[in-house]
Parts: sequence; C-alpha cells; structure tokens
Amino acid sequence: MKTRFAPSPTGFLHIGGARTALFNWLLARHSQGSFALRIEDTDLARSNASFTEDILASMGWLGLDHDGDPVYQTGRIALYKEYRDKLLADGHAYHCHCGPERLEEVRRKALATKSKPRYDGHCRDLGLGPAPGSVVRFRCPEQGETAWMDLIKGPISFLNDELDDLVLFRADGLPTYNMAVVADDHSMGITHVLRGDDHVNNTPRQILLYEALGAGLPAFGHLPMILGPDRKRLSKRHGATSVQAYKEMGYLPEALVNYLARLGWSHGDQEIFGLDEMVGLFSLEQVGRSAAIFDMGKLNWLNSHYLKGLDDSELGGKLRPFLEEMGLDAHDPGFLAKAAGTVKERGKTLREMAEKAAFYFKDEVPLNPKEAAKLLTPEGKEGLRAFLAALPGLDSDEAFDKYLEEGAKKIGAKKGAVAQPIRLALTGEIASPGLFDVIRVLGEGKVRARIGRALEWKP
RNA sequence: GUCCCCAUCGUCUAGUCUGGUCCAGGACGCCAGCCUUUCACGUUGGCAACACCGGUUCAAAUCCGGUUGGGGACGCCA
Repeated sequence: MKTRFAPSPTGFLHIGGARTALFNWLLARHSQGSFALRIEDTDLARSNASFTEDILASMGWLGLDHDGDPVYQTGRIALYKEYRDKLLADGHAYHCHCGPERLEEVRRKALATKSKPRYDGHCRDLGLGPAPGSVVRFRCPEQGETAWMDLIKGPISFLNDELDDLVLFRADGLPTYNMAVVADDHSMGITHVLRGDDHVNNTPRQILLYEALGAGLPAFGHLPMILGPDRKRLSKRHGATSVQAYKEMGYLPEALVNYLARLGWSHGDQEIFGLDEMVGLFSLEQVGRSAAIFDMGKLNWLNSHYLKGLDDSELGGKLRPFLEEMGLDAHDPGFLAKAAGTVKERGKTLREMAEKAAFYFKDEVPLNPKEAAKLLTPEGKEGLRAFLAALPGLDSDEAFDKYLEEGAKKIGAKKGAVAQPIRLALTGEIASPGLFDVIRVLGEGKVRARIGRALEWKP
C-alpha cells in the first residue's frame, strides 16, 4: 500500500490539510506501506517556497514523516509531456484554440439557460495543431457513466455527459491539476488516494484519464470536510487555521493530532490516542462520512490532558520560549521546572500557563491596584508583618495551613482573609497557584522582598 | 441553477453493513453539589439527540422511497 499527501504550496499547512495528511500517513503506517509527500507547485504565480518550508516544518512538528524525498511537480514537466503526448497520439486529447473571451461567452450562456457551465467542444473535431496560446484538452466520453467504490463513502457515480473536455495542458506549457495528479499517482505507484471531499468531482475525470492511458486505477477515498462553527468550510475568518498558529498558541502536537484523528475517525468510546496507538488501530471503516465542525473546546480539553502528562522539567522547557517572548529571564531549568509544576493544572495552553507563571520571573510584580486598595489596608499590612515574622517556621504545607487557620481565628474571619493579602503581595493578583507552592518556589529571599514592597504600597 | 455527497445530544461520536440486547452509550461543553486559602484540578449527579413523511417487517436509529435541511464542486487554481 502506498499513499501520499499532495499539498500545493500556496498557503500554510492548515487544519484540513493536516488531517488529510494524518489519515494518509495512518493508512500507510498501519499497513506498513509507504507514505509520499508531493508538492504540487505547478501554479507558478501562487506557489511560494516559504509555504513549502511551512508545510515541511508542520508535518515534522506533527510527527508525520514521509518516505523518500518530497516530489516537486515543477521538476517533472517532461514526464507530464510524455503522458500528454500519448493521449494526443491515441486521440484521447486534442489541441484547442478557444480563447478566454469565447470560453467566458459559453459559460455565460450556460448559466443563462440554468445548466452546468462547461466547455462546448468547439475545437474537438477540428484537428488543430499546437499554436501559441492554445491548450490541450481531454476528449471526454459523451456517454456512459463513471463510477467507483469510494473507500469511505461507498459507491459514487457520475454521468459522463456531466463532465466536459477539461484542459490538460495550459497555454503556458504546464500541466493542470488533473493531468499532473494522474501522471504522478500512476508513475509513483500510489495505490490509495485519500483526499478531501472537495475533490470528489475531480475523481471521475481522473478515472477517465487513467482509462484513456490504459493504466490501472488506484483506490479513491474522500474525507469529509472540516467546517467552522457556522457550518461553512473552515477558513481564516474562523480564526487560526494554520498548524503553525496552533503551535504558537501553545498547543502540543500530540493534542492536535489526537483531536484531528477523532474528527471523523473513532475507535469505540476511546478518546485518547497516541500516534503509535492510532497506527495500530486505524481503519478506514471507522472513518465517518459526514462533515465535522472544528471544536476548539475539545481541542483545549485534549491539550490540557497532554499538558498534565508532562513532568515538571519537560513542561518548564516548553514554557521557556513563551516566557522569553514576554521578555522574561527563564534560563534556570530548576526554577523553571518548579514554577511549571504549579501552573500545570491551571492552563489549557502553554501560552496561558506562561502567562500564569510570569509573576515568578519578574523582579517586581505590579500589584493589581484595585485589589491592593481592598487588601493592603492597615489591618492587611499588619497581617503581612505577622506573616514575615512567622515565615521561618512555615516549612511545610501543614504548617502553613495551620498558620492560616490560627490567623483567621485571631481576627474572626476565614482563612482567605489571611491568605489573600499575602497572595497579592507575592503574585500581584488575587488568583494564583497554591500559596504555599508559590512561597516554596520563590524562596525566602524573594518572598521577603515582595512582602516588603507590598508594605510600602500606598493608594 | 446543474451535478455530487451528507443527515444520532449544542459539538465530536458509538450503534446502521449483519433490523430485536438502544424508551439510544461515551466524550467535550453546560448546570448543580462536594472538595478548597484564590484560580484551577479532581469528584458526584443532571440536562440534552435518532430531521420529517411514507413504505417493508411480528419488530427500524438501523432496510427502501420521497421531502426538508446542510455541505461541496462547477477555472488555462489545486
């Protein structure tokens, strides 16, 4: 079994493309076959090498390795010409001299009569030769139907007269999508073509091309689309869609891959899958047929699940770039790990955790003025001084809790009344990781310094 | 408009092929309780779906037909 992922470098690798890549990869790895990467860069105007780099980097980040070097279509033009010439020689293709104006005219007329716009076959039997500005078209059968057993949707069929004489080679001498795909999939020995739903109506055209070429057919499967919350095809206006954007927001590749796999594929009630486990379990039979809406909430849940599985130093290392991006000094791995441990269960993404851990790394934490006004009253400051005095004895969670309890009893209030001024002084806010953890991570020196600054605070 | 595809809780889905074990299961989210020094985590419980109409059958979420709804494609883009 040989599969491939064939993105065009006209944009970043997006969520939909990543899922197509994942399923192709899974199918190949499950069957111990191979998985090829092909860059479809025949659209010279829109293709860009930086997008190719993004695609490669994103695939690597997700852990989807391909076999062999990536194949670039622009390096295979001679091959496509061979296929074209064979089609021409066998009478399955012809030269067409129709210009854009005439084509536009034909399209307008079709729309006017409420039928499907398609080429009218004007040059089909004119026996024209190549000429500047001319294209090569496929001679599509006018009768019969083209059908296949779709790997995921079951039987699909099209009447041939719905299809028109598609352009195989453009006026610029480069192949169009369908020509290049067929030539590549055939010459590369691809056995299973898994692609997005949006390609279903290319499939009958490609099958007809294979047949005209006298070539054997690969199996075709079409994955349902991924939609935005408005049920429209996922796009930029739904927010982040590129894989890199998710990386930058602080998602773990294992979370994204797990989420993408569950979007359309299932294995009973199981929700958590590692890449290796998926390889063993993957089956096209369990791939759904209907479109799915991308749900950030569930991705968040999976991300925090994987985040919780990281040990402190691992998490610290992943947090570091996010902290540094905020201009903080996070070079000390030991401190980083301790700080990371306290925010592990307090964020859905690395970015969110870094924000919650930022106070550890600041030389001076800005005190939330509104809360300071409420908490750093004369009584509050008295509590801080008492805390400072008791600090040397607070060497365990139990001791600290006992301190809070007794302090609360003394002033006839709840433990929070004692804890919150301390929290504000140490973290700048009234929500933070566990207070004793904060004290432990910060160490006595920093604790004293921060309490000292809070004591100097004035409204 | 034409063609193609799809249809189970708000969302992802199990169950559909091989009708009965499903007055439909799990997960996310949501709501309530518990835990608690804050925020979270955790935990317990709860709300919530077979699009509609007809047919086949002793029996239909499961099979068939239609309707409605949704998506996709109609490029010398891929």
